[in-house]
Amino acid sequence: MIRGLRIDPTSATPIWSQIEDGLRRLVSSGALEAGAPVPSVRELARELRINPATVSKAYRHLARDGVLTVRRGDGTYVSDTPPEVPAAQRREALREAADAFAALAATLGASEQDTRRELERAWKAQQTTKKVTHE
Amino acid sequence: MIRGLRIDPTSATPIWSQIEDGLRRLVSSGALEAGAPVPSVRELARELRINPATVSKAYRHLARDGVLTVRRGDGTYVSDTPPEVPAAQRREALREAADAFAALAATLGASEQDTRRELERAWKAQQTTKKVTHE
DNA sequence: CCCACTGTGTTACTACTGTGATACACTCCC
DNA sequence: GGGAGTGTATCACAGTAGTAACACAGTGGG
Repeated sequence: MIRGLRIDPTSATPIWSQIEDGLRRLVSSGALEAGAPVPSVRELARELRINPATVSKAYRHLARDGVLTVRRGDGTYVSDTPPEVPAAQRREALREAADAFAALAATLGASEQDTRRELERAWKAQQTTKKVTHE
Repeated sequence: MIRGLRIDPTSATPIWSQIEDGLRRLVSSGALEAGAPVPSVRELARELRINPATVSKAYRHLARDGVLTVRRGDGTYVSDTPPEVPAAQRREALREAADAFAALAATLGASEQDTRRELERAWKAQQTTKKVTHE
């Protein structure tokens, strides 16, 4: 249902944290517009094969940060005015992600050329999935 | 002391897991040679402002996987023959990392050019840090 | 020689957190 | 008002990490 939200249940990172990160990205990227409904805790829980309470925890975290608006008994929605991430902070996030990716690639023994090529492939693959909006 | 091992105590990812990942990379990248001693649990714990038992847990995990050799009462060392990761698996890991990086960059609103440039910068920065081996 | 000392990793014990199953509370709509 | 949807609280169990005490290996002074 919700596109671009991938969870790794084997990861040591808590599931609720993965959900929080993923949803935060979807909102800040505009994939989820202001006021748009997000999946119900049960629906997302069923889709990800996890527990509703776990999804609820992620939603509560995001609500506390003003990203989502939880209406008990009704549903959960993207806030009307989701907090903007400052450009400097986004730049920093990109920087850190690039550092991490480069470090990983290097330890995997990949050359700079390999790494760059892999990034290009990933970028293209992403563009194509963007157009396919159904599951 | 040990270079290139960064821990984020605020991350939801368990500390022992962060240590494990970091050390695994340092070994597979050659930054820590076979047979080389790694910091004692107390030393690394003090350095990272965490608990010796937490470091011990990471060491035990790595010992179970043949990356480290623990000699109780003596110390912990990189295995004489650290396990090699199959090429196919490394390629898959690189692929997944590239996907994740591209996805993050896109949601941050970065252009492909920005992303590529950031990767180049990160790659260069990494090469330089490699030469600085002291604390 | 041997035993205390110092360094090593490890094991309870504890408090807290993550996750699942279940039951509860709220809102909408017919 | 009842039913079907929503989010949430409660309980149980496993995992994380801190504190403190434990067990092992090497070393040096008696």
